[in-house]
Amino acid sequence: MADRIHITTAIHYSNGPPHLGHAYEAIVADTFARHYRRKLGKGNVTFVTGTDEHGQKNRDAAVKAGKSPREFVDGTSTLFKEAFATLEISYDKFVRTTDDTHKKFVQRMLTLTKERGDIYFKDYEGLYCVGCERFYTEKELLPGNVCPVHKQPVETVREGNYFLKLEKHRAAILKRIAEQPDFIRPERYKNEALQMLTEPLEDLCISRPKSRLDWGIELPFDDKYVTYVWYDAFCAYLSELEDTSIEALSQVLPTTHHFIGKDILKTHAVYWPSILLAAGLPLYGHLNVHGFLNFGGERLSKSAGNIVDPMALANKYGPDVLRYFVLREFVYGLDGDFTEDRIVERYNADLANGLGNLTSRVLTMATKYFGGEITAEFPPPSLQDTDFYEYPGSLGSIVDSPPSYQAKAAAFLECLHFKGTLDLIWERVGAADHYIVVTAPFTLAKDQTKLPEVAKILANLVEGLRLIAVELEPYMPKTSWRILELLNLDEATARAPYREAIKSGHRVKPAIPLFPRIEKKAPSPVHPTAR
RNA sequence: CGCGGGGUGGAGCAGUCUGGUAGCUCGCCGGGCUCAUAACCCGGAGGUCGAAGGUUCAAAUCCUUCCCCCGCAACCA
Repeated sequence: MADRIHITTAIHYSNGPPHLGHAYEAIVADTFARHYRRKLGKGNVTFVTGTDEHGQKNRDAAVKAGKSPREFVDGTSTLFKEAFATLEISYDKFVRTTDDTHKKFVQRMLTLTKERGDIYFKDYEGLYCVGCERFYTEKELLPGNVCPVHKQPVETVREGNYFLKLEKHRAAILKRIAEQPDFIRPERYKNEALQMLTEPLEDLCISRPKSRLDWGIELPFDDKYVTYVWYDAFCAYLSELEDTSIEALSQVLPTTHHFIGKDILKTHAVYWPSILLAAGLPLYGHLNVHGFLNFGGERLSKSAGNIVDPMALANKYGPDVLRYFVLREFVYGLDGDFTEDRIVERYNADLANGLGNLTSRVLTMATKYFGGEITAEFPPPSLQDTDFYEYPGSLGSIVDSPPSYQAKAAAFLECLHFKGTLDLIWERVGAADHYIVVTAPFTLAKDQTKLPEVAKILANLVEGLRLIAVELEPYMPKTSWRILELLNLDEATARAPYREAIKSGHRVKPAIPLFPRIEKKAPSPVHPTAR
């Protein structure tokens, strides 16, 4: 199997500041990346994100803001970097498509592809709206060939452009989808992609004449044109890797996981594979497609004024809370409905009352009864019915041994079922709470002779808490680390196998509230324009 | 007949591919506990899984038809 992995988010179009959807995608990809860094080692994971800075829309947005395109995209890309820093997005490379390295790579790809014969020039005649600065197909226009935006008749314009052959690659893409069932996932999107590939494809126009648009990367073989933004943007997935030789890319691509939203399925399921094949490169490994996050049942949109600022949420509740919420609440691939009330609900139920409270009660007992010291022989030789993980009967569904629990958690994550892993982890939180009630160390502690037993129970709980924290790391890195800190474990021992991290004589720290409960009072909305 | 997604206890959602006692969170009712962040544990009420028909020993799950809601409709981020 692949011993390395390359992960990307979409390269975010930078005509506006990041919103919750961008944050969601980044969080998902980051969680995935963090998991694989643990599994394969840091050096074997590359995680790329960035901003897509060329193209008409960016130029328009710049003009509107009264700035030069360059100034404008500098601003937006900074906003993205700041947001990702706040959200603990651990990317290795942040590619800006205006970077020099990137430009050179795009031009290399174009030259290579042209030499291989898949790019050609032709005159194109189409219906062009001057107001929109774009071509329309007849189907898009109102009766009488009138532009739906400007309500003006469009003109027939003849323009020469460069095209990429698509149809010749369609069969290869279909074959790949057929041979690798999880090539595009979840399955609903695979089916949709198949639908897109049932009919012959029209070639893709990959150039824009500078007379119409000059904000882009110049074609290496014709200085009167710039490169179509999408072609440009796709290349960002690879352009700033350490080694971008054909040989290296041929190794990297099959291990590549792209994370994208469902809105750009077509470009990634049809155009991008064609671009790769046309350049003589192998296809990527997986296309992971997520749904949209709606707000109060409505699609997030600028016009509706309900754009949710992820920074405000992260600052208000903490980055891990936002990460936790989107990963636990939403099923990957489906649309989700987002409201701040739901965050507060989840926060109180799972984080304050669940994980935070568990941490408190365990550490408080350890402090109160033993001054924080783990006095039990650890690992306990045979705890039998007082063992947290092997406690029989009354723990009900909690029957997994730690190795199987960890394997399951990993399996869920690897098939993008993030919610599944978190459900699993919180099952352990519940099991620990139950264990405390059943074993009642607080009662036993009143009897001096029972203290050794209390010590065992606490040792088990501390170990359980440690496993919870470790498994949580990809999802809530900061929280994981805070708990391990409280358990007084350094990075090396924190991840030791079951029962090998904590020794007799180890001291844990006194409890502090990790997630103070949020009282019912309606929190002030962080999105001022939303109702 | 454009394509796709959805309709599951009061609310929000899993489960449907690989049929086999309907599950989670919140809320509600009753009990327990006191280590803990007025938290935690146990028990309970509440659903003919949008409708109808079919396949099957067995259907939320497979098939058919219908109703309702929502996105997307192709160089659009």
